[in-house]
Amino acid sequence: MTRTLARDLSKNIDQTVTIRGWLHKKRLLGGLNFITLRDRSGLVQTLIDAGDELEKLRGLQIGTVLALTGKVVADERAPGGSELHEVTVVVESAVTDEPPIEVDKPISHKSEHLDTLFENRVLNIRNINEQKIFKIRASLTRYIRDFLGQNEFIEIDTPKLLAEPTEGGAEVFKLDYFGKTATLAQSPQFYKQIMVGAFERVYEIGHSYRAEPSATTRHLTELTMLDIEMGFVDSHDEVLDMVGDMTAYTLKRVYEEHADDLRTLNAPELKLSEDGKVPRFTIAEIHDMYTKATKTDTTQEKDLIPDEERWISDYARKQLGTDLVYAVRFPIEAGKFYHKLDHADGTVLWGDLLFRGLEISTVPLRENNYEKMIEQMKNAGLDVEHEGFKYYLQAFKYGLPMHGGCGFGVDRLVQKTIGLANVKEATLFPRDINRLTP
RNA sequence: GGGCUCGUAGUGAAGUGGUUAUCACGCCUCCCUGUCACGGAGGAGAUCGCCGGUUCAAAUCCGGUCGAGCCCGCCA
Repeated sequence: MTRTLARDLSKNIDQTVTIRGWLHKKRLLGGLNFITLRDRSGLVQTLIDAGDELEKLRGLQIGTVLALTGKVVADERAPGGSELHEVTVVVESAVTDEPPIEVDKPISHKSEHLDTLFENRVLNIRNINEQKIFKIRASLTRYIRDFLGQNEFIEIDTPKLLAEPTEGGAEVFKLDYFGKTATLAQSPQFYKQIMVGAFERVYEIGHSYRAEPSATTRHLTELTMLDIEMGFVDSHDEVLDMVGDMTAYTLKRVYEEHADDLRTLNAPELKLSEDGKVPRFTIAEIHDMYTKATKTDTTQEKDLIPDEERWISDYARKQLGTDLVYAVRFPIEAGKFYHKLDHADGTVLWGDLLFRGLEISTVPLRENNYEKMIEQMKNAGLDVEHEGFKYYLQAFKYGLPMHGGCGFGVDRLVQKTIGLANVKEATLFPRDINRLTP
């Protein structure tokens, strides 16, 4: 008999159907017994009288894989308005050991319980509420791909095993590679810029690896990055607009599609500005505003401190009615050799996209002129003859248009969309400074 | 890397020097024909993270160690 899914039960009233799934809940009342089965589409309640069919379940634990064949009966007392009667039970995969956690109840996400959460991830991901997080995550990346595809961006995949670190910034992982030392990519930075020389507009959703010893609620050692690069741009604003539009589009669509799930997960209400644009403040402006408001002097900082990120986001939500805000024009000493610098202004054309108090994306404009690149690399104390720059610089030497893009933290986007306290909660199997399993 | 906090049945908690370490959920046995956090009766399950010290006596106080969490730094 063909399989019927839980969500289709009501379409088969008075028919005999077979549902297959996991034993989710037993409520044994004596002569009358309720068995709840879970499949990928939801739950089905089945009614089993005391007798041989019920005895088949004796000693079997939650999680047992069952096929239940029976007659669909409409009954307003049943959850969803219908249930299965006169059931024949087939045990497809028996579970006899008691599971370490209770799958049918909400799983604690309190910070002091996160270790238990991840230690039991294999089972708690069977919890229906827990699954909502990752269905929302899947939709976020689906709508990102949707937006970028509509705007003629080509999806690429670049290597994560690299010869040696050249980009600078984050610490990299090193590993043995047939007797040589290889490193894990901290970002697709060089490759996506190279690919501008071919496709103009490219993006990648992939893993990046950071060996920073950061123990915070916003850091992972293995993270999922959305990297975008766009050629033939005329201004930094054009890149900021594109990334802002993409983020607003994605959030709007996900809030429509997952309205119920987001409500049950206690996600904040989505606020975006009327014109769809993301407001911009310079780093200097934010330092001034924050220093005046809190009496904590941050005017000498080159980057925003975490509390400033939260403060300006709070300001944008309350005063401007938007969950998204840009912090732009970092001091020139914060820039890297591949950034477009504005020497007249003493700033680098680089913006941070903040979402509900957290930096979710960096959005810089790149230097595309070969001679200026060489000059900026020398100013940064880099060896332009280094083997690690050879292929990267070829792209510039043989013609790159002005371009810009972003490195966008997908895990952080998921975290803040739902309102999770820790980025790890938005990750199936998080990797941090002391977790490599499961 | 620095600071602070926390480790008690499978899970979540109570217990701040004194008999046999308490409760809820889960698990096992029995009763129960409309449950949906079902209800009722009974039962099993913990060398109180580990090592050492103080004390007549330590889950409780002290030191160390291991593990976890949060903030800061680094970083994105």
